[in-house]
Amino acid sequence: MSGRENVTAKRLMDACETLLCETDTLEDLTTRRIAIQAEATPSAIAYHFGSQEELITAVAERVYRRLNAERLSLLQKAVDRRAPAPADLEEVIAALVGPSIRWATDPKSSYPVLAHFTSMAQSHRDDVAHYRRIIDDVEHHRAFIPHLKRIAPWLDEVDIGWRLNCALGIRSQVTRNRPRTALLTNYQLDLDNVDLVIGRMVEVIAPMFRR
Amino acid sequence: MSGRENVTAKRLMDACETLLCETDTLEDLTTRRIAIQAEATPSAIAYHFGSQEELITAVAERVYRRLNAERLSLLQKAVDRRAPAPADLEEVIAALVGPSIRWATDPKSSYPVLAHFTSMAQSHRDDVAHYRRIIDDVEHHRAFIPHLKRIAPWLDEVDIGWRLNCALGIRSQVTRNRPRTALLTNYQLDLDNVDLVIGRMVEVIAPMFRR
DNA sequence: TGGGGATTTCGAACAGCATTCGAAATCCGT
DNA sequence: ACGGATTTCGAATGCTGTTCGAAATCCCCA
Repeated sequence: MSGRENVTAKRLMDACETLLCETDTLEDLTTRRIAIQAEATPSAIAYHFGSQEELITAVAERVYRRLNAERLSLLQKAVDRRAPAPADLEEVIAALVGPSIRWATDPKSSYPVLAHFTSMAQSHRDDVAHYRRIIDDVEHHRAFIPHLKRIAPWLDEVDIGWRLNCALGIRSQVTRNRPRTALLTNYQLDLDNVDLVIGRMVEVIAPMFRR
Repeated sequence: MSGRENVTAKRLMDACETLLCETDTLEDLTTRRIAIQAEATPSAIAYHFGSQEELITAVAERVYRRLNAERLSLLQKAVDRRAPAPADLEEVIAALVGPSIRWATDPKSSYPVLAHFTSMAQSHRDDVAHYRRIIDDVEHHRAFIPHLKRIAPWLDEVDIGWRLNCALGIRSQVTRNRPRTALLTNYQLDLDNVDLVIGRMVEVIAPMFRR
């Protein structure tokens, strides 16, 4: 069971990812619809993944990995550019929030998968352990801590972690609460202008790490 | 239809609120369970509210109103204390984030209702209009804008709105992603210490509104 | 090339869900 | 005490995710 190199298993994941991007509401994503899109049967989902939930989790994990890779690559670039001196603060922040902003704006990206997944994980937080592995997969976020610490050595690790967490909150708000963001800024900010939004975020987050 | 002064309608709302606070996962909240708790039948939900979703929405709106009242009352107090001079920035921020933090920490509060509701609204965002009335009910958040503008007159309204939005993002992160917050701060922050957490938030948000 | 055990697919069935609807019951002003 | 409006109820409908045994397929080895 749960062979991921199987052909139909992969087709199920692809179908699930496609549907997760297409449908607005999670409850329209039924096992039967996924099965039809993948030219399989609902039983195949149970056989390969155990349940629909675990299929979605597997898909989310796959997408999440892509996003993380992009994020960490940007961080590495920022670090390398100034090494051995500390990285540029604004560049590090842009690496932290940039990919999410870009994905959330790009209609062709699989960002909706992550949006749906996190909201699903919020609703079904019984088997917490399984979800947290992905959602609280803060390992790659932790990668930012040492570099931020070099930039702001007067802050201790708790301070850095706290500020990092706050930055993530701002990122979530902008990517997942677009209408609210638009409304509060009186629709006078072009939220589709990725660089402008990232700049605005840097402008707010950077001071947290300055004296 | 949809009479809210009816006895069983009120009992249904109370039962729903109770269950929303008790159950961890939203899918355990079924019409039958609500009906049983309210000593009624599932049909009663349809009759009085139209659907389970609308019942939950009504309950959330009721809870939301209580939270808003607390928030605006604190804002008013902060304003009155310094009037006619501009209010104290840190006090205004504490009014903005304090009630949520307090509710999220208090196990007897109805905060879980709001957590469940917002995550439900994220999953079912087809009839956007109905949800936004509550979620993007930014009217009461807008109330903070003129006071923040007086405190930081060098910022234009868009800047203020943007920063306010960022502050709300930080608040959501802390109240709704506790495990992540705990992990990033290495479990060295007592997240049950309300005043300490509010202080930490003020410490991060206040600089956004300073020169 | 053919046989046979393991892997994979399928279809039918099950329990649970939200919601609908017509009939019963209750309420309440006259 | 009557009678229309409001409210409650129970059965039925169509959907859901999942289970399970049987069929089909694959693939290694003789």
